[in-house]
Amino acid sequence: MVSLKDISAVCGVSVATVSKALNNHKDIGEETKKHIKQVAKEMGYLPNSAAKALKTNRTHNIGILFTDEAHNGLTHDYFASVLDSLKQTVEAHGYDVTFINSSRKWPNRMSYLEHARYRGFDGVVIANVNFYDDEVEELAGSDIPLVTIDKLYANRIAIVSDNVNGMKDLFTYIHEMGHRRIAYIHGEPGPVTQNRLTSFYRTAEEFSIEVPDCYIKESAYRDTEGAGRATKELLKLKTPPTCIIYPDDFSCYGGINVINKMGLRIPEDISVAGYDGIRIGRHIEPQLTTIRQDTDRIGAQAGKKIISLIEKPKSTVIEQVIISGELYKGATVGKI
Amino acid sequence: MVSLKDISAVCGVSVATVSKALNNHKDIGEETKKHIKQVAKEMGYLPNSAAKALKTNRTHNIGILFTDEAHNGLTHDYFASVLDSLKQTVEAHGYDVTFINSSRKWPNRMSYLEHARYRGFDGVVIANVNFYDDEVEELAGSDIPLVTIDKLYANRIAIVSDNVNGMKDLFTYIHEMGHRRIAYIHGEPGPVTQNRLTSFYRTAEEFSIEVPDCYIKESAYRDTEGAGRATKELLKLKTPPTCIIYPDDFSCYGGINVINKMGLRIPEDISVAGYDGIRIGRHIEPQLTTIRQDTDRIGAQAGKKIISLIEKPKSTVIEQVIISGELYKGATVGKI
DNA sequence: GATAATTACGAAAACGTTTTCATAAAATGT
DNA sequence: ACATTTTATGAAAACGTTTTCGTAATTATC
Repeated sequence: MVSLKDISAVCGVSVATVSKALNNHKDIGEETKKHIKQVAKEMGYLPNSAAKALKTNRTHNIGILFTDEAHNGLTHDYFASVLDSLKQTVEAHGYDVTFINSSRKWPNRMSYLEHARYRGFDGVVIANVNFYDDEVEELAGSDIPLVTIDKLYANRIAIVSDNVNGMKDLFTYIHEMGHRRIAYIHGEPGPVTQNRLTSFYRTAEEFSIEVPDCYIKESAYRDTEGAGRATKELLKLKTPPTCIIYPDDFSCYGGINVINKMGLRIPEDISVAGYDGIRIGRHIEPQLTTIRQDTDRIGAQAGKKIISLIEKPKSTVIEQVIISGELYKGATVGKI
Repeated sequence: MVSLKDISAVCGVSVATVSKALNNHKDIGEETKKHIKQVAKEMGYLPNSAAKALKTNRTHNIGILFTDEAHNGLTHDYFASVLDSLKQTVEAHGYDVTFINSSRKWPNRMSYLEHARYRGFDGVVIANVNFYDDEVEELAGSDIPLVTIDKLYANRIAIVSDNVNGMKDLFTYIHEMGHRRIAYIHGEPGPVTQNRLTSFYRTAEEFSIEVPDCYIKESAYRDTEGAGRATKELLKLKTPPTCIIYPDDFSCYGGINVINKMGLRIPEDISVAGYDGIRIGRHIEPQLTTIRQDTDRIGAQAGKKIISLIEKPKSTVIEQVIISGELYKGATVGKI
């Protein structure tokens, strides 16, 4: 590996001069600068990120925490898309993305925070984690520049999908289609579920629709089995709902299966709606009625914010950025 | 940040001793060792990865190249699963995973190889790239420890899904179900397509089945539209096939849509089969008949191999590891 | 009890940068 | 012609480690 020293030898100048020339400092003569750059290129010089980091305390590396206890992290459509977009955004600014090791197996493993410090990440983005994990809290409570997705922490920037208006729009549309008996199978507790559920009730109230308790069920996100069971229970009620909202598109398919097996037709006999807007949903008939979360913007905003936080901490406003989703009408909610 | 120096000050020993103690060198007294470790823990000491890397030329960081020109990288079920498994494997051994920046936007961007050197990755894993990219070739031709997935390079370890036997098993099953007019819509050219296509023809020959040229179509992977068009063309033939094999599960749904729209039933009127074994395929009725690629093992093997290559380069055998898939019978291929 | 072997530790150099400060040379002003 | 400012460069320290080699003290050997 060719280093500054090698270049300095060839050019007959000091390493200091080479360093400054390559970094475009103004106190190096144009001539020398050009020459040094030329030689550096010819010799195939590459900076050493470790040395750079050691000296400057900046790594140009962003840690991302993406736990997948249920082996769900990367294969989770929503988060994979967000990560993809985040990655593109920060990479366009010269930052790299490194996963914060979430392995529980490594013997001398560090906590998330320790790991982030060890690697010297300039900033950290948290997504799709068990927010009630002590280590996550520790990380969120540290002094590392940090952006979270879909979860708020005190004095931290959060990019959140607008679950409140999303659910409201969905409900409103369903209502417009004439439905009055609307059930909601919600996901496990957490900030996302909380917002959707609250919005669900509030919107129902606005339309003066009463929602019997038995219309509200819980089934884990992306659990098709659970969604199927809940669907069965709902349909067995004396007055079953005419439309069921699911925790997400994936589990919606669990419901659809059960419905099909019972010999009911969608949307003639029963309507269903998902949440997320996963890609496949628009490619299978009938197209899913759902709220398409804007993963592109969520990821891009998270990227912009973390970089801003790193590069101009003073002028970066700590806020909660709400990204609205979009109703996709599909064909699984029918007119009544 | 507390450093070795701080600890040495507190313990009244030299930094050399502290370093050795923490790294368990045998030439430090048990007493001292214990004491130093104790103090280090109390002071919240964390090693500085940059300094370590600078000195040792080892980063414990693995670069992964995962281009997604079509915005397809992370949201690609197959590769996302492989990456997930890879990540888990290497993390369990104390390695981190960093994406090799694939942004074309960054002004002074480096080539993949340059980037890998700049970051000092101990090893690199390549997946899902445009293999004909010059930069990929450059990387593959370098001296960096490297493992590729689903693509062979000279003198490089490759983990490849067994597309030959996969296609053979799939074809055989379809044949067993009584089909004799079998069409294949294959993906864009590349090693994977090549293997499947060859295997398709060879297996057909074994069963003495002639495949008219018009039964072979091309449509990009994961392109539902294209698959739909190809399906339409196939079904318009004077003697249409009784079964269609698709590039992958995703595009299979594109075909299914068209078939449904034409008023045909699956599998009574026409059979279809995918490839990959994406999760949703088992959760939507009718369940997809497909070859489930063993992403868990592919990722794990890639992880094991790259670590082995890094840690014991001499004794690591350079080979092509073939991971067999599994026929998932589903319900989209019917008996004839 | 002298010599040899072992054990425990430290001094210092090195890894490849960046940055501060000093200084020599050139340009400018009078 | 001299003083002053500007411009271009370099020496050296520092970042936090690891590692080699030296050495003093202890233990073993005969």
